[in-house]
Order: sequence, then C-alpha cells, then structure tokens
Amino acid sequence: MIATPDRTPLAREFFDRPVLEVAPDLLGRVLVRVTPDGPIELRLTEVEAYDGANDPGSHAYRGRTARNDVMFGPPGHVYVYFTYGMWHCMNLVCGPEGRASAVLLRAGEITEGAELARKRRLSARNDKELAKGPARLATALDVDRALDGTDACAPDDPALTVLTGTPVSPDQVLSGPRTGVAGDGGVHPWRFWIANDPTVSPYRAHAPRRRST
DNA sequence: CAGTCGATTCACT
DNA sequence: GTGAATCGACTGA
Repeated sequence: MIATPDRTPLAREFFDRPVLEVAPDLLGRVLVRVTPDGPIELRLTEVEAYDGANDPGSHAYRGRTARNDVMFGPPGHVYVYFTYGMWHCMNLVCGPEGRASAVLLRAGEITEGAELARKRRLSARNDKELAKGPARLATALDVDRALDGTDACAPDDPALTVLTGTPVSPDQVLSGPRTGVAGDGGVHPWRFWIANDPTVSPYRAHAPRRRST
C-alpha cells in the first residue's frame, strides 16, 4: 500500500538548515505550482546542492549580483535563472540568510496536472520525460524569471508551494557528482536522487564549449 | 564594450 | 555520439 502524501506545506525552518542536509531531505516532497490554467504537482526525485560563496560551482561564488540576489535572501524562496539563451532552472534557497546556498530541482514525477505539463512539453516522448532534467522541470511547471523570489512557504501565495509529501528513507537516496558542473565544483558528490526512479535524469560531465571561428 | 560561456535540450548521424 | 540553438550575465580591457 502507498502512503498518502502529507499536504502540509513545509515550514521555513525546514529550509533554514545546511544545504547538504536539506537537499536529500527534499526527495519525495511535493511541489505545487498553481498556473492560470490549473494546478500542477510534482514529486521531487533528483536535486543538487550549491553552497554559496564557498562553492566554485555556485552562481553565488563571485558575490551578489542582480541575477543571484534572491540566493542571498531568506531561505524558502525560489531562485530562478535563465541559461543557454532558452531555458530556465529553479532552486530553493537554503541555510541562514546571507549564506547564499540553494538546491537545484533537477527532476521529478508529475503527479497531478499531467495534461497541462504535456502541453508545455511537446517534445516529451512519454510522461517520465516531462520533468526529467532541470530545464524540463521548469518548463513543465511554467516557471520563469517572473517567479524569481517567490516565497515557497507562504500559504497566501499559492503560485509555488512545497508540501511535506512522503519523504523517502535515507537508504533509498543515492548521491554522486553534480551534472554539468565545471572544474573544482564538479568534485563534490552533491547530487542526490531516488534509487531506481525512472524520472531521474542521466549524468553528464561538464562539456567545455568548442571555440568558434 | 566586445568576447566568452553557461547548474541544457533537441534533432540528427 | 555530436553539434546547433540562442541570449543575458559576467569578465576584463
């Protein structure tokens, strides 16, 4: 029998812990995204931790800028960035305010509103691919820079909320190097995923771009 | 102010 | 497996 997911929103205290503690604890939690067309829900299956100014792989490594401003703010808020000229990726800010750490939401299983997600992910060949990868996840949930800074712990702001869900037991959590992270940032096993879950994205090492001209 | 590159995805060979 | 797509942020001069 399958346990019923707990629909209680996660409190801010949940996110106000070291990012390496929060990241694996997010697996199995449920993200609720309320769009104009209706709600979409996603069960998190893969995440990555980024630890602020100490972490060469983090956007916060070189200090506070207009783009990463939200990372330096209070935990429990959403940091969304735009990359490769086409895609958005979303994070949840962790740790004490000013630490600038965050968890990248890399993949999940759509558990509600799949018909809405399919409309936004026309290239997906099956439902397991709807949110398999960080940019796919953001696309499926209709997340872009407009949601940057959204408080995911505020019940009065339903745009994006994280519910308690059904956390997975620690022996179901695997870890390894982060995907696509360059240089020193790639050495840490700060990617976490649920063992044998079909919605987890494949690992890829960082690929430096070839020179043009 | 020009050059470089990205926490990626997709189409194609 | 390989290369293109596509643009804003950041860097260094």
